[in-house]
Amino acid sequence: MLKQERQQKIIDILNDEHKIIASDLSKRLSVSEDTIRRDLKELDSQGIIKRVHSGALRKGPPVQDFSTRKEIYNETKLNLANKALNYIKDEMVLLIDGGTTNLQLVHQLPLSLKGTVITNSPPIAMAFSNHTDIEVIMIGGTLFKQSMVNLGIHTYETLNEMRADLYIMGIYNIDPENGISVPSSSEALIKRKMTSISNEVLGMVTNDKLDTISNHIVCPTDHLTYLITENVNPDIKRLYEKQGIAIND
Amino acid sequence: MLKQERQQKIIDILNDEHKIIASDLSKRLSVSEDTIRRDLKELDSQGIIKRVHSGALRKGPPVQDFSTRKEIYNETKLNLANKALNYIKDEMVLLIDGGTTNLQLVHQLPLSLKGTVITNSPPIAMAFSNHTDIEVIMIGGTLFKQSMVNLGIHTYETLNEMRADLYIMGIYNIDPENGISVPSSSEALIKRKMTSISNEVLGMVTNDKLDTISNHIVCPTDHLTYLITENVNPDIKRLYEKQGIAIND
DNA sequence: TGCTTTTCTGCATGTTTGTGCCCCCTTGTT
DNA sequence: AACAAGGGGGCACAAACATGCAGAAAAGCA
Repeated sequence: MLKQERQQKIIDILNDEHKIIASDLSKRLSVSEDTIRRDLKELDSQGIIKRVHSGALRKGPPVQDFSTRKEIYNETKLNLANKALNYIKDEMVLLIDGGTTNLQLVHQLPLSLKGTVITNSPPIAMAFSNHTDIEVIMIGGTLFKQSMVNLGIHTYETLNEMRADLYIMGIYNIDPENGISVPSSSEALIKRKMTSISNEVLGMVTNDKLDTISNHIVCPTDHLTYLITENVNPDIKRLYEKQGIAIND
Repeated sequence: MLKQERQQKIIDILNDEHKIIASDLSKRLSVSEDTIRRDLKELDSQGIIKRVHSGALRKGPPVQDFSTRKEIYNETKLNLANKALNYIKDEMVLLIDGGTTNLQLVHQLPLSLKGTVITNSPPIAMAFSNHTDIEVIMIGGTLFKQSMVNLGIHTYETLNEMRADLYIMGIYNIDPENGISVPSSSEALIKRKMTSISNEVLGMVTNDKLDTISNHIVCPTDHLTYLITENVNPDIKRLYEKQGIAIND
């Protein structure tokens, strides 16, 4: 694995998990702790992360702290969310999984929106507390604290009984050839299931993730109905269009 | 747990509770009192907190924060939570439903606690995000936004498959003659079910609720194994004791 | 393709940091 | 004044770290 690639991976992990421990990273990325330390040192000097003894912290507040939710604000994600709003109509049955991008989207939804939301993510569910005309159905399971979603056999089986109009998928990694991938197998399983019970699937990605892969493949990109992003490299855009995926609105 | 992370947590706790006792922090964060003292000393020298004998105080007014946190905090509830801690041991299967008192209790649980937690409340589930040795199982259902718990037939049926050692019940109303009651029938149903699948039941109530009734009866008071409260009117206490309920620790 | 230069990585070394424990002094309480 | 609880400082140990070095991998170049 290239150094640059590895460092991008570290940033991605840190975006999801708000803290990382050098020794853990060493195992996850299969390099020595020395290398990880050098990476962290470098990323810190670039001001991207905050280096601390035994690991590093993300700059900015943790995501799961709900009271600080305003601060997960991010210009790009906000733009994506606003584009996605066009596909969400009253009386839909929405299936929404976890991730900060999805959380951002939910916060942009009009309070007057009517419909049903199915989710396996406690933070997403709570974000609807003020939407009086939305019925929220939570899918239970074993809480996967890293990304704050419920997973496991129970989640899978409950999903079997459900159908949705639109699945709003939180995407970690996507690549035109290999498809959508995530770092954990149990998450991949649930996402795949969610895709299969939904009529349409909508994904949002920042352009820097448009050609990244992770360990576990969820599905090919052509399972997506909509892929929302911005400032796409034309080459990559062409690759996606070859698969019949309309990029952007 | 990283040092920086721990210190941030101390600051957060202090924002909620305006004063902290070193020995309490030691238990909650599962580190020695020496370490806590060093943390407090450090934070004080940075001017972030005010160190005092046996603990620390918040400097200045609380950070403005619209969240429900401040509403949660309450001296009495904190005391109740601390008493309840005595009944919670490692390796237990805990069943916890919603309510601010329960949330308060969860915040007091030592980070090193091991075991399993079953809950139908998203905020309770999320409150365990830092407890690395606790497996959280969320029970799904229809989100009842008023009290942020999942309810309904799906919740009921999932509970059928579960067993717990101790059920920590959030109590709205209790009365020695009429028993425990809540304002909604679906909540009553679920609470009753939870009682039936648990070996022991623990309730916490502030003394002003000790003789109040609501529309829907959950169960008689003698379904409780422990009832924790404080400053009880002796007359009322006698009424409870007549039913075989030990009041206070 | 083959060669050189540069960058990157893992290991070995000695150093620093973080934490718990202990002793003994200080503070607050009764 | 007596006594318990809290606190300072030193010690010890483990984990994390910086550094130098040598071999491997990548990049540049002919």
